[in-house]
Amino acid sequence: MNLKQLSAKLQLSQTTVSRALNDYPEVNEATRVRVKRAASKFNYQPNIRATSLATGRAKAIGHIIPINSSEVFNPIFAEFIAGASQAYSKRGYELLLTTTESNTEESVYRTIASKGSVDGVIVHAPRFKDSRISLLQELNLPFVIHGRDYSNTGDYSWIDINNRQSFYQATKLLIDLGHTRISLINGVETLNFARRRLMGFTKAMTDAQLTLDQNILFNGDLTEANGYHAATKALAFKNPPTAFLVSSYMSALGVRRAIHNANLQMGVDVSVIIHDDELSYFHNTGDVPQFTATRSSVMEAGMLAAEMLLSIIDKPETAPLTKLLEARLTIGASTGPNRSDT
Amino acid sequence: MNLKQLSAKLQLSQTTVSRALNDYPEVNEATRVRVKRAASKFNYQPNIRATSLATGRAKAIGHIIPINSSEVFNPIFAEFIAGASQAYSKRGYELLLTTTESNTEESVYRTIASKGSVDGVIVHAPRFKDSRISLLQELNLPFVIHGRDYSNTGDYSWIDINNRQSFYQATKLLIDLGHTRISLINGVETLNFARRRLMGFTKAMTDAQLTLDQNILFNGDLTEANGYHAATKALAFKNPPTAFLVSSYMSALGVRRAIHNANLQMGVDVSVIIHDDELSYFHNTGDVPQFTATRSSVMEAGMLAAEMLLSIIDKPETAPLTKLLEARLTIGASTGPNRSDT
DNA sequence: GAGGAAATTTAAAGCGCTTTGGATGATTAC
DNA sequence: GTAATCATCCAAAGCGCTTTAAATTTCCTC
Repeated sequence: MNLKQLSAKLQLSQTTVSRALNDYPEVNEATRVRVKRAASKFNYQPNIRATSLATGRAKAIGHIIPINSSEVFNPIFAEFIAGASQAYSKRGYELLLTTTESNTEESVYRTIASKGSVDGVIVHAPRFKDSRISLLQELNLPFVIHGRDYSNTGDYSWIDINNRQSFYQATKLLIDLGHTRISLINGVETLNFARRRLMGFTKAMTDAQLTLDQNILFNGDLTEANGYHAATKALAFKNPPTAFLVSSYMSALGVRRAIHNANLQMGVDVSVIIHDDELSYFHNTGDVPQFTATRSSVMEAGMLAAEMLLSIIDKPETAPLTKLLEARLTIGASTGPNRSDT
Repeated sequence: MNLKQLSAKLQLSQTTVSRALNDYPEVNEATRVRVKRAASKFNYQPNIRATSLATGRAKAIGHIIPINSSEVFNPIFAEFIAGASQAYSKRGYELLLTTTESNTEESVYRTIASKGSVDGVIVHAPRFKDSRISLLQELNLPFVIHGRDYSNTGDYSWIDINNRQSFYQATKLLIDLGHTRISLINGVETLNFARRRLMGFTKAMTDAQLTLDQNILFNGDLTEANGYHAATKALAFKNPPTAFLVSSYMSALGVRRAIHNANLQMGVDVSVIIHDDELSYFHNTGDVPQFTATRSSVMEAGMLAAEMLLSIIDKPETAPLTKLLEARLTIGASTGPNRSDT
């Protein structure tokens, strides 16, 4: 059923039917009711391709997921996208998902822009100095970044958590518990969030006049395996850390495994604080959660990011919008006072 | 830059330019070269909405992800989709992602069909008796199911792993190792894969004349937390299981936690076999992998499913296509002979 | 070198929608 | 009673592409 057929059935022009359905004022209320009733009776849905061709708006948002050979598909992206998706459906937008390897990234953005398949994009996993920002500005495609560029605080919209502050607080808690040798198991170092977390960590350490030991600072994809390897290596030192600060629940599961393998008890012999993105499959819940954590729902961030982007598309003059989310520090079972002799 | 402008620049008709770009035969080779060169020079990309309006093909595939209040976003879906996405980009298709709660599911499918936003869909997480199959047949929308309907083996395309066989083999291995009390930690029972795995498990048990204890058969979302709770409960029985068969790596991490908490050693006191979807964030690798597992890459399944669907769209007469993937049983460190007295 | 076939190109219609620029009555104002 | 105003409705153009039908050019053949 298309517009033409529907309007034939109603003995009305396409114009009137279209206007009735889109709530334009210049149509009699009685006919509007009649039209809407017929539309739902015949389950008429305007063809979105035709609509978007006529209006020039794609009614779709693009998410371009970077995929390295190593980091394949981060569950954190997935959850963020699930959040965004809900915001889109509410507003009648579609979500276009593209994966890309880093070497083809720029051309993917260019293609998407010139094909006109989306009205805007969400940028995932911003790097230290991210060329995508200027690219998108050049392409004149509205966007919101999940995270920020580290070097460029300029004119663009973003949503981010306060990584620095969270990791500062978490580190300070560990220090207050008497820990002095703290291992940081962080994300890939080129990523912006990892830099900011390192900054918060470093600040707390130097504030307390503790020195950093590069040997127990780790960077890598936030997988279980990487967490395990890093923690195993750290614990094997003659002077092992008494505490770990871990950038994700997933790598923390690997850290937990390493601690158990070393015949140590988490929360007693070794303390652990994680950043908890509140992934639905790895949620750190319970009266006393397993891990002490800085928490922030990445799904909610996805929803907010989507809403921001849609509002920018509606009213470009309001851009840039920014939003900084604070993580909540929650005490769980994985932290305790330093019991080592040192 | 659009077709009109491009053809004006080339002093050719839109027809010829369009044909040149789409490799139609009725255009002089020299002009084709000239056109293509100009197209790439001006970075011309046909507007996909216009193209699809003209051709009647959306050049997009829909993935509709069911989201319960409990199960939010399964990393397995994510990885499957990442695989599919690669197949789509190769063929110039877009991937449309929609999330839906189960109560609005049917209307989401209907809407997608009548809006004409996609040429086909992939159906995720088929249930025991899944109404989506007949719905999609009625809507005349090509589809491929990741999994199968349990009750309906009829006329539709699917790709699935041999769940029954895998779990039969895994169970048999445990039995051969002397285990008689085996706990099954499975997915949500309405889902087809969980049924089939249960069947394989049951067959191996009854073949060996062992009785099933309903108290140590668990169903639920395949989260870490659920794995932990199930295993903790099972191990608390007066007569605890000596082995676990676990439907995912993620819940197995919870099982591992429960085993440690009970002061038992995995692979020595308690054996564990998992099904490993080879998720990139939770890959069970190494010379001797942590877990003994039945393995099958869900990302590869996504890629294959996508290719199947595209081929069905190209040549509808070849449907239905089906593909059964065998999982590989790999011995890891989590299994050993039964050492209990029973 | 004329006739016909083959190769190459083009004009124009059409995909399903929105939107501009009228039309057509009905209503109001004087 | 006529002009001006409103409320409704409609015909037709246009979004950017593909494709049909037709025109033009080139190439053979004898």
